[in-house]
Order: sequence, then C-alpha cells, then structure tokens
Amino acid sequence: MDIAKQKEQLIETFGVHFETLYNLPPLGSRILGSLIVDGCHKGITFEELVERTTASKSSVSTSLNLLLKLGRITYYTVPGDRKKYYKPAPFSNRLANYLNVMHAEKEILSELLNYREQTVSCPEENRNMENIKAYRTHVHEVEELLKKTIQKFKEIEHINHKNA
Amino acid sequence: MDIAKQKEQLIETFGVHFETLYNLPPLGSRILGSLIVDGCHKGITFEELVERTTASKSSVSTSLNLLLKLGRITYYTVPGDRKKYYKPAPFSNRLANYLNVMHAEKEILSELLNYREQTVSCPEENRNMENIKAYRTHVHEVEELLKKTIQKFKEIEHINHKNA
DNA sequence: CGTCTAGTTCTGTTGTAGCCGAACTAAGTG
DNA sequence: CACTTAGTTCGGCTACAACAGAACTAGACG
Repeated sequence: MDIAKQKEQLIETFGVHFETLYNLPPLGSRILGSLIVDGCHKGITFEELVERTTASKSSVSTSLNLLLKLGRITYYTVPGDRKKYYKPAPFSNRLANYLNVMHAEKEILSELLNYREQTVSCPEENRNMENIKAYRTHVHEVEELLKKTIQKFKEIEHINHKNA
Repeated sequence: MDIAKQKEQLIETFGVHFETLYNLPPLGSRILGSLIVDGCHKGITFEELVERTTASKSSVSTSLNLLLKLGRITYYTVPGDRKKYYKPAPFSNRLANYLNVMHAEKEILSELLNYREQTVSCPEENRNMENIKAYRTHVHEVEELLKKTIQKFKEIEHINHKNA
C-alpha cells in the first residue's frame, strides 16, 4: 500500500483514539497523532502543522498550547531559528499522567472505605468492602507497574540524551 | 463530621472524578456516584434518584439509559414491584472496559511499528522504535494484570451470587 | 527604521451537549 | 375499565466547545 496513504490512516486512527480516550478536541488529536507518527525525532514546526491539518493558524496555535498545558507535547528551538519544533512528550511523561490518575483513584477509594466503615449495617455491605479493598489492591499494583516502567524509560531517555 | 454531609461530599468527589476521567455528563456522574456510595447492596430506585439529584425525571431517565448502555450500571427488579433497582456494574465489568482500551492501544502500537519498519532512515528513529516496543510491553503487562484481577473478581462475584 | 517572519489574541460563528417540561406509554390495582 | 404508578419520548432552550478570520505583537535582518 501507498506509504503516504498509510501514514494518513495511522494519524487518523490516533486521532479518534485520543478523542475518545483522552477526550481531546478533534484538531488537537490529529496534531498529536501527526507528532507521534512523524515528529518523534526532529519535531514538526507550527507552519507545517498548519499545512498538514489545513486548519487556521489560530486554531493550531490554540491546540498546541492546549497540548502543551496538558503535558502531551513539548518543543525545542535552535539558536538563530525562530521556529519552534514540536514533539510528543516523552513516554515517561505520558505515563506520569496515568500515575496521577491511579493515585487519585486510590485516594477516593480510601475515602469510600472510610465512609463505609462508619456505616456498615449488614453482611452484604461487609462483602462489598472486601471488593473495594481488592480493587484498591489492583490499582496499587498498576501503580507499581507504572512506576517501574517510568523508571525504565527515564533511564532510556537519559542515555539517549547523552548520545544526542 | 456529619455522616450525611460526608456522603454528599463523597458523591461529589466521585462526580468530578467520573466527569474528568470517563468523560461522563455531570448528572450521569452524580448518579453513578450515588449508586457506588449508597446503592451497592440494595440498589436505588428511579424515584429516589430524582429526589436525590433534584433533577427532572426525563434527565434522570436519559442518564440512566446512557450509563446502562456504557455498561457502568445494572438494575434488577423484584416480582410484584414495578420499580427498577439500579446498582453500579460489578467490578469485573468495569475492569473489562479497561481491558478493551488496553487491547486497542496494543493494536495501534502494532500499526505504528509496522509503519515505522517501512520508513526508518536514521539511528534516532531506530531508538524510538525500541521505546515504542518497551511501551507496548508495558501495556501488555497491564493487560495481564487486568485479566488476573478480573478473574479474581469473577470468582468472588460467583461466590456472592450463590450466597445471596 | 521599515519589513519580513512566527506566532498570538480577539471577536465572532456554528453545532451540539446537557438539561428541562409536558405529553405520552405501559403495567399493575381496585 | 377508570386510575394510579413508573418510566420514556419529544421538542425546545441555553451554554459552551471548537474552529475561523483578521488584527495584532515580538523578534530578526538588512
């Protein structure tokens, strides 16, 4: 199959994925998709993103700033060149987001358990508490797995940084 | 602290959590929060949800049907009683949603790798491929963890079902 | 100091999410 | 078969998300 066509489809697939999963706006999702598919190494400039997406400069600007604020992308500049080169945020960063979510879940679960302890009135509710605790354990395990992977990526990224 | 007040706050906390994380509408989030905090055992009726949320019947109806369609809640009926008793979906169900997401991520990552293999042109891009593979491994591990936990919950739920 | 280039900010415009009230259906009850 | 109860469906309203266009700013360069 045509490589260019394949790229388009891949970006589009990432687009819908980010829209549904991370709840990003359509344009922002497509931009993020472009950066991941095509901009991991050298990055992509503002201008080129405007061309690729055929969107207005203002929309691209807003989307990029949103993605920056959400920590999903980064950019670098080179001396004597006013352009910004946008790239997807490193993997360790993306995973750190999940880590926050997991942490938040654990917090809420603890609050829920705390409430339950004050109000249990029947064996069924006691059983439910056990379920919540089991769920909390699962979240904790995911959290640990995330920490492990983040550590791994930080090491990789560190090495890459030295080589670059 | 006042127990009723504490309950209110807990529902609200769950509310914002579901809004941001699962991208559910405000009312739907509060309903789901109420069911989790207060409806795990006996469930809560349509009527009572209308009272609690001080929303209209139509809005509650729409929200409940949305949550049903998304698989986030269930209901049961008792013979000789026209009311429906709504409960949050069992844990195994909730986790199954995550499992689908993980599977989708793996699919996309494979597509991305497939594309990359055809287009690598420099060592930096090769390094990036290694990163993607490492990320895919992580997703796979989370997937396995989910399967394990789902199995555990299915066993628990099976036992509970027999005892009930 | 004008002028190009790179990006931002401001002011709409349009579509649609999220809710409501009122009218409706469908199932039990006397 | 009228009457209540439980929930649904439909039309309409409102606010805001997502984008566009035009005017603007801020730095580089001759």
